[in-house]
Amino acid sequence: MKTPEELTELFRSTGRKVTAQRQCIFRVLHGDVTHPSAEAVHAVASREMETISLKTVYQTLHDLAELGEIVSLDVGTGMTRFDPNVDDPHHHLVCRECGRVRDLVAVFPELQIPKGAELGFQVGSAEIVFRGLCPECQPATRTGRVPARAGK
Amino acid sequence: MKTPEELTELFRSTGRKVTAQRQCIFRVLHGDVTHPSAEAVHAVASREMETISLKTVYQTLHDLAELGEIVSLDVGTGMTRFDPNVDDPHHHLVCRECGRVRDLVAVFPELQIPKGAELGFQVGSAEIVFRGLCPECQPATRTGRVPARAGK
DNA sequence: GAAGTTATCTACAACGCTTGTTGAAAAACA
DNA sequence: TGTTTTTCAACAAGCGTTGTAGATAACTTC
Ligand SMILES: [Mn+2]
Ligand SMILES: [Mn+2]
Ligand SMILES: [Zn+2]
Ligand SMILES: [Zn+2]
Repeated sequence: MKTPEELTELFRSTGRKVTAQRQCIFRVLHGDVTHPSAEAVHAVASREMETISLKTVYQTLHDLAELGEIVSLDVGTGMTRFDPNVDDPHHHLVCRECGRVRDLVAVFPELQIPKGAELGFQVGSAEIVFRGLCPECQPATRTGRVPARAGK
Repeated sequence: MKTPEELTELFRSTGRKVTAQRQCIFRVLHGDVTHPSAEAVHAVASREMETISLKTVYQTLHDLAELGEIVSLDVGTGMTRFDPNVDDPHHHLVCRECGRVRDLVAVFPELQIPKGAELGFQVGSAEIVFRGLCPECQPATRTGRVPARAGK
């Protein structure tokens, strides 16, 4: 996604108003690699603006998604996750234990569907979700660390 | 998944009671290839037993999942989908328009993660979701059919 | 078979995440 | 600055799903 300054420009040029709340959300998302949920974005933004509402966060996330600056993901963790990385094509690693999501920047060009197996579907895209255990959730024997459940 | 008769046996042998409602759900699921939601199962079961409750359907689906006879899927259609096909490893085609889910019975053995790209994740499984348009939702020029939004 | 024990059933309410609605406040335009 | 238009925050409601309760039915022991 673009920088907070560029997003300010983009919002204005697409007829959207620029508010302190929105700019705060731009800053929170910029450089975030954790694929935060709306609540996670709200939690961080609240540290800067105590009164910002969750609804405003959802609204702005949807605007950004509409503009193609972020993408919303459903990886089965119960909440929609938002991904500011829209430039490199990539897939995702999801922790079964704590729900952490990380990018897997690898292309699998050989993902060809065998002829006839599409059953008439017109296939447009393929998403791969790798499930497993993140470093923090692996048994201590392997990392020496203690697993910690991530709060929301 | 097993036949309704075998499931009856399995339920009894694992200390679960067998009721008419559960056997009705066994029959509904047997041979179903649509990856129904709990509500869809309930709708079909209700045709046979008008009073069966949605809660009972959820309960039985969870029992079957616990026994490994079905698997629950989250493919981003808003509802958990249940898959009685647990024997062939396969992936899924999901219609962006109506939410239909179909099996794609193809193995992709070359799904190797580049060294170092796992970022310390201990990867256990990979699911591929192919998104596109099912035959019923494609423009008429391609199939001659009229797209229809599927009810839930 | 009948009684007693245990699990299940239905109806209802509540949950977590997300979205609709409202009047008040703020941004854009001139 | 004044006018118009959009957004904000608070509240409530929507959705799919799960918890709770007493009534009911299935399994066990006689
Ligand atoms: Mn990503
Ligand atoms: Mn399937
Ligand atoms: Zn983890
Ligand atoms: Zn379709």
